[in-house]
Amino acid sequence: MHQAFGPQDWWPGDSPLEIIVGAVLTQNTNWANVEKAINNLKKEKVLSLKALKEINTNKLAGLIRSSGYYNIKAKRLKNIINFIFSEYRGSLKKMFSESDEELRKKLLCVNGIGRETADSIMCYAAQKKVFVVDAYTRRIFSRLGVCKKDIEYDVIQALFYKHLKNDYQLFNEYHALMVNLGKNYCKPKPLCHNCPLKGMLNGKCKLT
DNA sequence: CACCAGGCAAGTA
DNA sequence: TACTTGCATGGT
Repeated sequence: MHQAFGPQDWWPGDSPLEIIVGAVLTQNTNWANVEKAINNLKKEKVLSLKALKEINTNKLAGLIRSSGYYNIKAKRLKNIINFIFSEYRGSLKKMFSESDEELRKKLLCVNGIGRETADSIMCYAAQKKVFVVDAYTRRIFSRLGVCKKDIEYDVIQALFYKHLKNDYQLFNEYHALMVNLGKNYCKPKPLCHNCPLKGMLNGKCKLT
């Protein structure tokens, strides 16, 4: 994938907070719609811990409208912001200095933060050695015949931890590359458009 | 028009 | 545990 697509330089976001916000907004949502929402937050000067803590939830929902599920996502953003203040006095630095296990456990207790969102925050905002699993990961590896398509999150994640070197850059890049591959060449309805990996997988691309 | 997008929680059995 | 449903916009 790296040979075909090159380095991905993830996450697309200028700050840890922007990455956290993006991780919530992109839940089951196209990234292009998320970017519009994030641009609105920037334009309104509300992409900061303090401003997000103070903004009215309905007003926030209006600003993130383009990302879909805006009412529920506005609440979820409030939940994670409140968590950062109540648990870490509003310091991301404190939050990121928690141990991996503690932080993941606590994030999963926040309503609206599930495993993928928690792991995305851990890997891409906190730069911890965490491998993110998403719908593309399951689709790609089940099409390759490695696992069933509805394999549980923690089970497929364990496969990566078992078989990959425990390396931050590798985890970071591997997930980003799978999103690229999935988006462009491994759709739900198999459609073959010249996947660049053709010929690399023992001569056969089984992804489409 | 149908389908899809970097999920999650809450309800039911 | 194993389903099912609601949440919603915007691009193809």
